[in-house]
Amino acid sequence: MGATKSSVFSVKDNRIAKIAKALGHPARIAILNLLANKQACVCGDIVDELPLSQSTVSQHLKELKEAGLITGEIEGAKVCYCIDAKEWKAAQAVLNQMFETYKGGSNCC
Amino acid sequence: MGATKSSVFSVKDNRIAKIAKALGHPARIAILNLLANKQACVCGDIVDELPLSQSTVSQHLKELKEAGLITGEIEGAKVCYCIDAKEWKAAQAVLNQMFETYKGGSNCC
DNA sequence: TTTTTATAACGCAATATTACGATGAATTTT
DNA sequence: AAAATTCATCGTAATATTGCGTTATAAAAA
Repeated sequence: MGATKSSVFSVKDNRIAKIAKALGHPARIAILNLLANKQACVCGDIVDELPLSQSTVSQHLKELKEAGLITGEIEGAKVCYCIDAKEWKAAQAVLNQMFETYKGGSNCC
Repeated sequence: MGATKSSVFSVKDNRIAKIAKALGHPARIAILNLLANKQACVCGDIVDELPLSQSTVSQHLKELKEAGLITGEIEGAKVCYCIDAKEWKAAQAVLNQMFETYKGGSNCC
């Protein structure tokens, strides 16, 4: 095997996992930090800021885009990446909701 | 390659990524839901609840444990898994902090 | 038009992950 | 003590991810 049995879990669990997975690499966290803090939503500047090759950065951007967390708009020869505000908040909400299902009761061990 | 260049990123980014990575699989989300909702903090019951083999579930539990999100106490022949309340809240806080660095300004595209 | 710049896409190599059956160690149960 | 339970670990197979060099494409600059 090696492939995740997605179909066996709930849509919600898959959604949460998908978002978390996209956040599960330090390079992508670094990229999101740049996009979040930067006044501009850079693009190739990201490559300059990170110690990774252009192709590697491009791939991480692709994954963030596929997870819906960012968007990329073509501007001439450049591409402008931005955090997708709507999806960003939705992701935060979904994760928080997950965390909140645990009402730290001492119902345990 | 194939190995993540962890040393190249900040401790914080690595920490966020580690937590997110642990949450990046639907089976682990399902397990956490069980632990969060369940009155008891089950163990082998998890295997009964999920359509995965015992060894696979055991491995997911191991990863959640390594990420610090849960603890496992041996109780005779059984093992009792629980959400680690402290780490759980810390994880939530770290992720929220990450999300909050983006002040949805329309500084973009 | 040629050249430069900016990105995406392709393909490869190294690792990592997912999943499972089988085995093993500890613990109850009989 | 023998058998059954409970769980971790090992080994293996399939697939995914990470990272990079290289190539392809498109726009801007010369």
